[in-house]
Amino acid sequence: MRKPDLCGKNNINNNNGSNSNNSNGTKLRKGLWSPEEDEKLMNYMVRSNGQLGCWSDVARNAGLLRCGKSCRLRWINYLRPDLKRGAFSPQEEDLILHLHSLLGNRWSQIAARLPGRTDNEIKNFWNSTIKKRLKNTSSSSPTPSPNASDSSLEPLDVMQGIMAMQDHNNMMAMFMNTSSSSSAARAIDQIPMIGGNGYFNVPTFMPQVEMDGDGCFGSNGMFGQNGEMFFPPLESMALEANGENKNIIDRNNYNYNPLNNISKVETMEGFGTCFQGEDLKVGEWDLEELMRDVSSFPFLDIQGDQ
DNA sequence: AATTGATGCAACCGCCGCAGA
DNA sequence: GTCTGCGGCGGTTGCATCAAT
Repeated sequence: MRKPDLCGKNNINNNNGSNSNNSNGTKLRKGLWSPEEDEKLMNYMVRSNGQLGCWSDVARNAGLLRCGKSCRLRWINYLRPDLKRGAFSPQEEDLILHLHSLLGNRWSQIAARLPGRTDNEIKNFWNSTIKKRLKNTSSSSPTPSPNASDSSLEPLDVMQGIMAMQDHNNMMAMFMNTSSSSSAARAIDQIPMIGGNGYFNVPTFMPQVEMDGDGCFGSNGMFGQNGEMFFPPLESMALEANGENKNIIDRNNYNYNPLNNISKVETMEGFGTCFQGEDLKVGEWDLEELMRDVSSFPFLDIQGDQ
């Protein structure tokens, strides 16, 4: 027996202002979250220790009169312990610009490269600060961007001094010649992320692993025995410690799984070999080309100890 | 002090893809 | 094969705050 979709279009009562009904006929709250609701959700997430079930269950079990979707959003965008607060650093701004020139409005993919930042946060930042700034500075450049969905903007022009046009065009050509699910798209997933200190680095919780014949972790990345570069899954990288964060939840006892984006640190054991999987190899297209471009950022030290 | 416009941010909406019944 | 629940995503909206007048 399926549960009704309380948040989506199937919920006929979800458009009546500030409340909608759940399957029990009780009103579901909408709008801003109260501190009490935040506390309930946070407490439940801590108590559940990763055994959450679906978000609808989270809402119900936490005693919240919210739909699961709302709980998920609140957790991801506000309550998540690894969130970074405060203004974007210049390095982060540059990286957002760069990634947006590559990915367009794929905010979630951009956010995946900025630990502690959410897609919503980056989207808002782009739509307010950067968009406005670009409009003020790009009036002299008519060249359209091949990837940016907002035609009123000119990311490529903004990227002057950040990336070489030729390299960028080469990369875009590679993009245009591949399907969305192609290796190129996967390769974009391998773009290194900026660390909390503004440099690409290995998460602080990641154990130092000696070269074991299959690969190793360097201080600036991970390299296979043949020099391939590997990067950890995004959800793992997102746990990178941020010195500014005074987390409520002890990272060592908390989960970061596909459901709640937190997985036990213990799952990082054996990291040295688990990144040898086919899914993470990007050698079939010109990774070197891509990385040369990305590494043009002065704050992205991804050269490693090759 | 009151009003108005701009801005930033949190949250919602609608759509899509996936997986299970 | 179809239907439905669910998670995820990008676009959009609504509201609180702030600055200018």
